[in-house]
Amino acid sequence: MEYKNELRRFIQEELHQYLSHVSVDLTIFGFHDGQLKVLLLRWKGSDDWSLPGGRIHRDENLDAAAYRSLQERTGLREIYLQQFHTFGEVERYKNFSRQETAVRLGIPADLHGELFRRDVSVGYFALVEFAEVTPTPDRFTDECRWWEVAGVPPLLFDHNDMIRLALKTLRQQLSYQPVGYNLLPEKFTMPELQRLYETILGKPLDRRNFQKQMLAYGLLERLEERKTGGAHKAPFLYRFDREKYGKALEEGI
Amino acid sequence: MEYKNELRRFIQEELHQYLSHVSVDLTIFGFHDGQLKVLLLRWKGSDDWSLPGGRIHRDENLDAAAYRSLQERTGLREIYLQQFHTFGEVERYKNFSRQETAVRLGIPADLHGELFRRDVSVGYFALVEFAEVTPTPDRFTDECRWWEVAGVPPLLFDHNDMIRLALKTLRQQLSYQPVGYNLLPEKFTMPELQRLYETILGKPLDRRNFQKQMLAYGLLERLEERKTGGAHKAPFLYRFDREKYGKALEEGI
DNA sequence: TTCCTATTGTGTAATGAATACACATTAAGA
DNA sequence: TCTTAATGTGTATTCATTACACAATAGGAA
Repeated sequence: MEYKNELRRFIQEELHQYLSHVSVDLTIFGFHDGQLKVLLLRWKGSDDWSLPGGRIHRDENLDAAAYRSLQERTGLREIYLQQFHTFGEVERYKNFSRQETAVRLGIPADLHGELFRRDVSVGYFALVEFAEVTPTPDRFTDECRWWEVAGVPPLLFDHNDMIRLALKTLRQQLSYQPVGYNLLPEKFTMPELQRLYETILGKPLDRRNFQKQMLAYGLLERLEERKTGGAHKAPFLYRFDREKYGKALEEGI
Repeated sequence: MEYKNELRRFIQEELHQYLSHVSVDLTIFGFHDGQLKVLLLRWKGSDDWSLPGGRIHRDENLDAAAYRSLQERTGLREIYLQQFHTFGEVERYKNFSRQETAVRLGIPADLHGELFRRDVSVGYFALVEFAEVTPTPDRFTDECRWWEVAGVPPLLFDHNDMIRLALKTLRQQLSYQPVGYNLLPEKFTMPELQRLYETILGKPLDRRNFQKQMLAYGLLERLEERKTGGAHKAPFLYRFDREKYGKALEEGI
């Protein structure tokens, strides 16, 4: 009985003070023009940018909240999305202080307290095909567009850290998971795939060894077609074997 | 102005409904008797077990909450602790339903609604030295003790999943991070280290190749002493070079 | 005290993966 | 038609991983 009273007291008197806002934030990577890009939102009436994201609804799985956000911002479905870290520092204000952030977001002064209750954010990253995306702002933002990863400005909250960690995670995964299915068009050339890898890794790779390794994974199918229009020898087109690719994602390579 | 009103409406009317309970749950691994163990808690007046964990306080960093829990349950400080996944399914009840869980925990019926607001849990795992731990229950539990990982019973919530994923993460990390510093005593033998690796990986390793590889990492210092008392040839004692070990944890091996 | 046994200490050969590198081919443009 | 810059392909080298054998020794048995 003693215990039941303790439990009752805890639930009634203590539990509520631990309530937090939980949101998901998305680092959406795209690849275009030989550059790795990330999708950012500009807040209404300001020049401040942040990652897309949103609150998690009460009856919604965490992953579902991330998918919903992704779909709303890009129009895409069935995309590779992966949780990589949860950010729960008390002070998640890096480039701009809490006060400054509130002002920049145009939050009325009397609401600062409520808004800035403890906020925990679960970081996801996605790899999407640049050309398929229709960047769409949400109700708090004016603009949604791609930024080159290397040229991202100082963002609100700790979003620069998020992008950095997402990229680090992606780079590590490159060694034991395939990448490219959602980042490249259906049909692509070996040099295009190589440039994607080089961009993610941030270093040049040997053309011949790269091809050897990619083919050794057994996920690529070479088509009869070649890509014409370039100024030089026409490269073959490839596409991923979707089934094998999915399996490699699950089991590693 | 339109935007400010929208923002005000959102903060005042919508935001509160997204509030969640955020907790941390710990998978604390220990190594003893050639077996990998995990620390579990038994709830008061029941036979039900769960992982240790706790609420994150309003002014507390996420990592700090995990460290606090770890310290309270084990008495240890300065331990390797790592976030590995955040669990945010709406229904995190696996072996026992939500209703059943409430009954088993002895939660008064009128409080079920409040307690079972959306709960997001950030999973951490820790590697600790078995002999140094003083297992300590918390105020809701009667007993805190080690269980062999392979013999863990059906736990409350999704805690079996957590242990499974923690172990999977640990296994993967074994290939690019050193392990052992906090799981073994200060001085240990090569066979002891090997048994630790074999236990985590769940497969036998070649004794000679194992030694070669461990020494190649350059993190071990061989002492003059040997471990006597065993029935056979006395093995050398080793210890980790703490500085190099920490560096390898950061940068990988 | 001596012998036996299980375990430790060490090194080398074989295999496979990653890396370094060279030359022939070809589409577009001059 | 020729030039250019890129693509297609194969081989030698290096490095890491794996497979495997024999000498040394502490404790326990005889």
